[in-house]
Amino acid sequence: MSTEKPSRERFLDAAAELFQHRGYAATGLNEIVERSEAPKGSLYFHFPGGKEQLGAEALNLAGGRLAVVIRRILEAAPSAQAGVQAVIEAMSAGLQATDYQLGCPIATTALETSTQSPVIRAAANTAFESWIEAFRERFEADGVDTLSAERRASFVLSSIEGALVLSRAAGSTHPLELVAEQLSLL
Amino acid sequence: MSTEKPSRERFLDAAAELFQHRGYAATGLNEIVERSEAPKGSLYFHFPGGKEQLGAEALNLAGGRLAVVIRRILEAAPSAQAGVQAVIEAMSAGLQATDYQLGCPIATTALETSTQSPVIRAAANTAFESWIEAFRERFEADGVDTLSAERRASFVLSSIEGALVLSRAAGSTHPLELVAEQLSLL
Amino acid sequence: MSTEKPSRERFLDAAAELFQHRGYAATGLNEIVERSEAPKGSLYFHFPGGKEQLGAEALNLAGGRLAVVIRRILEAAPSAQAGVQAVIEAMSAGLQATDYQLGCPIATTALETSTQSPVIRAAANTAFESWIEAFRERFEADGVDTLSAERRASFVLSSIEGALVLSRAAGSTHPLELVAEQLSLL
Amino acid sequence: MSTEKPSRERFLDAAAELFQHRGYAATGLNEIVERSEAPKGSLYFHFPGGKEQLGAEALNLAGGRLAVVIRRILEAAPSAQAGVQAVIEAMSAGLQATDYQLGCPIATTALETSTQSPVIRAAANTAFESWIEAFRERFEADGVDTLSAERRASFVLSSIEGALVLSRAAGSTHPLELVAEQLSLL
DNA sequence: ACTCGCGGGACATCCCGTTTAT
DNA sequence: ATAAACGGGATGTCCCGCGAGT
Repeated sequence: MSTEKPSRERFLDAAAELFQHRGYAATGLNEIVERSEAPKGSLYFHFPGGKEQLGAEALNLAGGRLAVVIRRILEAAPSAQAGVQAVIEAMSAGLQATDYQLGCPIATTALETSTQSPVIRAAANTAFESWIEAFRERFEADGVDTLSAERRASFVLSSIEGALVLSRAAGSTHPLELVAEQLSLL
Repeated sequence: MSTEKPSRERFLDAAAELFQHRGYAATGLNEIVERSEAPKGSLYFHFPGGKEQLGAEALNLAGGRLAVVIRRILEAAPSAQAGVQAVIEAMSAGLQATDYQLGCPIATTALETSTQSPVIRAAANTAFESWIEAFRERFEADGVDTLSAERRASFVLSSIEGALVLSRAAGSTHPLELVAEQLSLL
Repeated sequence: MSTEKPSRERFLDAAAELFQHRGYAATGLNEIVERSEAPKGSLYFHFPGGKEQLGAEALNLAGGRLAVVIRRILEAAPSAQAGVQAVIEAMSAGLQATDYQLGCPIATTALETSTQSPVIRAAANTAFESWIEAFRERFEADGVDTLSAERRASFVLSSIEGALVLSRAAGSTHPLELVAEQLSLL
Repeated sequence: MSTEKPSRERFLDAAAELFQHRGYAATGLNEIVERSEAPKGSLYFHFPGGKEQLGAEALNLAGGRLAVVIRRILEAAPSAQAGVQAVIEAMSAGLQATDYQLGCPIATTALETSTQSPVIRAAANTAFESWIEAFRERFEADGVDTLSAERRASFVLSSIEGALVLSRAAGSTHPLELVAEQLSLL
């Protein structure tokens, strides 16, 4: 009939957003249903695996989205170095714009569930790997050999992820800026 | 007068352990009471602030404990460089020994609550700062000037924290090892 | 006009079985659909009356089947007395063969719904009456006058039904055996 | 403070009543809480075993109450025979007074749960045995030897239980009356 | 310092029945 | 006749926090 988004996507959108905001355990299915404005009865039709499936798919969604953003920024940059700086600046801007509420879209859920749900843990890992891959390809495009590129990419992501944790706790983008600065010295 | 640990500490020990394992929201007060083997009725006597106070104090406790460990490792090392490597190795060993269940004792709770509880967020920040301070002092002891030492310390902690996130998701210490490797190139 | 698809019967078979096992309220329509291996969408085509209609028809089905069995046993017996004993033995064997899970195919549903659904109550009553009728006819065939035969038949069924209740609760066929013994004294 | 019944008893009273009326599965815990007029939050304090524990204890309660009633009637009767007749008449009166809604206080729940909950099954069995015991003692008091008394008692209860099932389905006390009549012929 | 019980709301899950479109 | 999706309410369970009574 209409051009409205189908319920399944609405659920996932809402879930991804809320899991990023509040984390996995603290987000109620009711909240997700309300925010999605989709019919409650359809939740378990689309996600028979319940909250766990919703969590895993929400992580896939958020992971894919950020991968696209990272790729776009890296490709637009004149060098891998500059690209990394631009990515960090983008994350930093995102943090500030949301009052230090939104950092990594999946880290909270990943940490909460890594011990409890192999399914979600795997989804988180896939997302992290896709981001590393994006950095790796950009390093390679700059002439770095594959092995070094992979190592450097993982290191870059690690330091960014950690800085996001510290920045949220500090209520300041300072840790993120320091990471940008130190990474530029390599 | 007996040699038993007082209830208050038992609560905090149990809380620190469970918050690290399962996260803040997923941990019930009842679970904490059970594990603590302390009398249920006295929880709100010792912690009138409820779960939030318990969370903040548990983070203080865990933060202080890890600060001591980090300091000890750094002081025993021949150089700041070697000390950083030793700290990472210790974290890596801890991860493996617990089947990738226990990473940073406070990161999960910090991320979950940073948007919801200023009290806990502040406790988390204090812990992070104390660890940075430990690194900073070691760098200074090696002759690095105060400003550079502070920056480098923050960067080191960021990359370790991030690698712990990635390592738990990956079920592998590889990200942590890469951080150790890359940090040694500085 | 064509040969009816097996779907309808499959639903009824599954329903009869599950209602006997778990009872009416505890059995979900989804379970019935799953076990029937019939297309989910056609349940309400065949049974527009919903669960209630399904319950009533399942009772009719189960009631008719047991009536046939009882008749066959009674006819094969040399006397009404012997027939009653044989029927009880058959029920007893059924109980034991299923670990005291399957007693009367309709009693549970009958009790659960007698206050709530006149439709199902009527179906249950019809089934009980058909079994009484089977006993009555056998008594008459042995020369008992119609009125006495009816009374005796009802009494026989009552004591069997009650013994099935007690036997399931006891996890033993003892109550059933005692009924057989006492009935043989008449 | 007040002379009000404590919550625990209120829960059990409500549960016993509702399980008899509607059965186990069809009775919601919410209904029980509402009818009990006890605080909802205390339910799992008093019954940590949840619905199953509530079911088992409700059966114990109802079983004990009916045992007392049966004993009283049997003791007041001039003979065991007369006592049995009086018990049946009392049950019959109870059925009619409640529009054939209330038969045996535990049979429905017993049948529903015998396959699913050993705990409740055991409680039901205990109740049945206590009623048999009441009959047995009365038969013995009339001079019947222990073994015969036990057999007869079980038989009497079986036929009454079965007649209650049939009577509820029929919406008539006729089956019960026939049982009374036939039992008097022994 | 501790216990028992209150208080009511939220949790994830699954329910039965219906609608739309084939 | 069947499928996909809707619709919203009920399920049993457990939550966190607070009294009153030692």
